[in-house]
Amino acid sequence: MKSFTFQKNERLNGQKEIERLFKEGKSLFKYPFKVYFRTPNGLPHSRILISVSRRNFKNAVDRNLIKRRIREVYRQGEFKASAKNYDLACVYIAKEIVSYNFLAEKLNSILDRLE
RNA sequence: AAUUCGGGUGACCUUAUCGCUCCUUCUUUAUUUUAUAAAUUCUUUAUUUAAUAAAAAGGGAGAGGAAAGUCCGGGCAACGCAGGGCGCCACACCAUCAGAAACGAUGGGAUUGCCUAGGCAAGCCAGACAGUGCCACAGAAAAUAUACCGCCUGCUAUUUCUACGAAAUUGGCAGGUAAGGGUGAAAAGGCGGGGUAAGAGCCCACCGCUCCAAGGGUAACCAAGGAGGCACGGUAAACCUUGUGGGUUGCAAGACCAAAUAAACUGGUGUUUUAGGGCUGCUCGUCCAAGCCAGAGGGUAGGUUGCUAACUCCCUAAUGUUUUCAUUGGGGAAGAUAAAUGAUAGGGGCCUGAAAAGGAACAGAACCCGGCUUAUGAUCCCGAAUUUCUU
Repeated sequence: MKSFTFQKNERLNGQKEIERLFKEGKSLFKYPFKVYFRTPNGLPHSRILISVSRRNFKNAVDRNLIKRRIREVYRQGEFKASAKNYDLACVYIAKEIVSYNFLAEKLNSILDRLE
């Protein structure tokens, strides 16, 4: 049974964890994302962090919309269901808001390359 | 009627699927705990009480009028504080109203700007005879005025003539002059007349200015009228002076719990095998002590709390009352933390359009409340301007 939940422990938080990911992790770039990843993270599941730069989107409303869409794509995607233990940081690079379907296609193709 | 501008109003509804945060009900599990009973011997088991955590299921709630800017004020918190002085910061026309308070609201006055000339708009509206400073460039001169050009007078040189004199041209020297030119943001009251060698408030009229002031107004302030020939540049967002007010820092405040690690501390150990050193050359003893074990304290990561209460708002009932409004009772109003309040797909209303189709602003709580400022599509209301039509 596939689970679409997105619990608190599936989010990456804590200053040390994040610093370690950006310092030691590898990165992949594919428009409109830059993904940092690190494995294994010592947990039975993956964790993710979503970042949208304030430089590109001045209004908090726009940043919230993009973060919510990315989160939905991740939540419903195949990657989360597969029992991998990656730490991910998904940084949104583009300077305009793109549709949900476009986001879904791109993000899933990136996550496929991780395997 | 249309368009534009200004002010207010306003802040779409709904279905399905999958999710997030908080609260709550119930069930199960785990841990701790209360009581009882039994076995056994000082623990175990069973039932039971309560608490906490996790999981499953059901129910409920879940962004704004500005949540924004962080410009004011207050609550709250920590630190500081006998009293006084200096300094620093903020504010500065008047009245009324509301308020816990403030730079709030309404109306008025003065100033400045604009034009249809009696309205509209604006805000760094205490003081420039308390003092010190500054005023670029240009210009002769920028504040105890000043003479570049010009104007006028005298002397002198020169020229001409009707020749011991007169007139004129061009120079020089001495003096008068702020009318005119030119510079500038600003040139020492303006403009007209008289006057004068030429000029000058030197004199006069009008305007302005200064002083006095009937009277009006709660007040700011306005002001009939009178007097004075006139002394007075700007800058206080330069320092400064006067008056009033102000402790400092903000929830990343503060309180509590508390891994790992390092150093210091306390206790033990420190041996017939286990460092090393002092008393002492050796042995014993004793003291110090590396190391090891345990502990306590402060406290980092992390977590809990502060935290959603009310001087607020909405709904509702009762009483008083002229609708308004006031008082009291009841109910309701997010609480996240690398930060939830959503994503996707459809349907319906609204606007544009013949239809197809397209459009819907500004914008996301971060301790709370009040005010201010700024942003804002459609609808509706009010006001102003312009254009067109009708009468």
